[in-house]
Amino acid sequence: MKLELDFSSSKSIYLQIEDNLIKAIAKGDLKIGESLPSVRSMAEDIGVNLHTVNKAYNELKDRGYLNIDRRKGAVVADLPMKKNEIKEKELFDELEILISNSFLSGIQKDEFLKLAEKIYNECEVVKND
Amino acid sequence: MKLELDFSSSKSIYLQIEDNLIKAIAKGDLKIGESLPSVRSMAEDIGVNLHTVNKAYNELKDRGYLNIDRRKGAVVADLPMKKNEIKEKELFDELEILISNSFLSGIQKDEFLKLAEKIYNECEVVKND
Amino acid sequence: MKLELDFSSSKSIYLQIEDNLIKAIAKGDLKIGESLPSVRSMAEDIGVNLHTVNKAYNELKDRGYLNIDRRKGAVVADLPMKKNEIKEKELFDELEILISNSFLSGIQKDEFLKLAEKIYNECEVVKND
Amino acid sequence: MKLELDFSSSKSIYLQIEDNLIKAIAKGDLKIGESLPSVRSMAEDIGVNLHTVNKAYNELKDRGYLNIDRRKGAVVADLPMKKNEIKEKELFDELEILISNSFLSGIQKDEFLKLAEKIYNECEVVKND
DNA sequence: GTGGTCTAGACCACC
DNA sequence: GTGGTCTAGACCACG
Repeated sequence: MKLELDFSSSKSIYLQIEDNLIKAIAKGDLKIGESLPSVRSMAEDIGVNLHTVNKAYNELKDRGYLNIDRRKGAVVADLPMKKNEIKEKELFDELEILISNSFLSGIQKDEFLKLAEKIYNECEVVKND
Repeated sequence: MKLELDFSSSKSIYLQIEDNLIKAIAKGDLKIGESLPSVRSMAEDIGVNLHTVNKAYNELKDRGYLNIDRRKGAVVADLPMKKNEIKEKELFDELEILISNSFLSGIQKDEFLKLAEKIYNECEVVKND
Repeated sequence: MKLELDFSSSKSIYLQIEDNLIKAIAKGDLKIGESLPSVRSMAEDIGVNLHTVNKAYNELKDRGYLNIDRRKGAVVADLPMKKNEIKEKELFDELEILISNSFLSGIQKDEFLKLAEKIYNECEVVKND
Repeated sequence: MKLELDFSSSKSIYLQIEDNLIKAIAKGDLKIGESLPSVRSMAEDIGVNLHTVNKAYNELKDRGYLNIDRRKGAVVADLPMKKNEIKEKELFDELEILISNSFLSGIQKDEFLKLAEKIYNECEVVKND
């Protein structure tokens, strides 16, 4: 587990941990059923307090991405991949803001769409896992 | 100016105001040179503190989206649309996270791309403005 | 806000706080839109750390019972009262265990049902609020 | 003995085992005098540690539901069914919380009472055993 | 050794 | 003033 963290970012550390893990799960770097490092070991690994890691794990559990198994610690959940109207709305709102910013930053539509497709393709590998 | 604000969101109010304004500029609902409501009137309008609106306006000024004019107040700037490597990297990182989340939420690639294109097309109208 | 807490209970404090608040909401002692004490003041009030109260508030927020409003602090949410299959299943499982225990403790069916009805009636008052 | 266990539940395994056994006793699936599987075989069966099963058996013994017999192992006790004020208070407190949650989850009184009666009826069969 | 809970004390962003 | 985040250190229940 290599995580990319930016301690000087305005984004909180536990959210960065979540983002890293979500990307890893989506890309298949973390497979369903795979165990994550214990909160303590990951905390030591990345040099933060264990509560910070714990918060990230627990939020991911609440979102259905992890199970906290009493015997094996945190493991990647069998993903529901079921659509959720509310979640979908939130994501689309985010996308709208992201695109508005991209557009105003001079990023062309084609460039954006091509990149989005590329990222999505990297995800799709996981489904066959 | 109709703003969508969610006071129980974890996103801060001033950032929500910025998001709203950026979307409006990108979509052309706010045209270049157009004046925004005064800080005071907008604050009253949406029921928030003066400082909150002020902070949003100032951040948008710093990002080059608004000019603060002594007489006309805040007006939409002549947008540079010039590419910024750092900004671009940030946006792409955000996109990666957004897509990972979308993928894990069961949103299909085609659906995502189609929506992204639709949103982008709504933006492109402005360029001819 | 008077809370009944048992510090020697095996049930964790933050869960006891949640239970107290849920009962208060269900009974209408806390009305929709009503503000709760700040985490700090409640923590001081009941003599626990603010993080303990914070955890309770946040869990109730996640469960949809509270909104954390940036301006007003924690307020009782407009309750959805919408049925949730999963939640319902959990509650019924709990009921099954509770009744099994009651039965084996010699509590008669009629006694149990009468009490349940009485408790439920106290809740129903809220709906007309 | 088929047990329903959820290893990613926040409820500890030994308590889940107890719950399962109590339900089985209350429903008459386990009859008075009947032997339970040995600690070892049950542990193997459900894939948990010996100590875990042992703890559940011992707690049930302490609560008067099981007798630990040197030769026959754990057998279902001749149930006292005598009322215990303290226990009764605890159960009623639990019921109050359960009903508050049910009510706020949109479960109607009649639905709840009907289900409670149904569960209780399934228990009453045992009394004639 | 694992996560869960609680305390104490600190700083920060926001309103 | 509010909640949000992070640290540090402690104890406990569980498996």
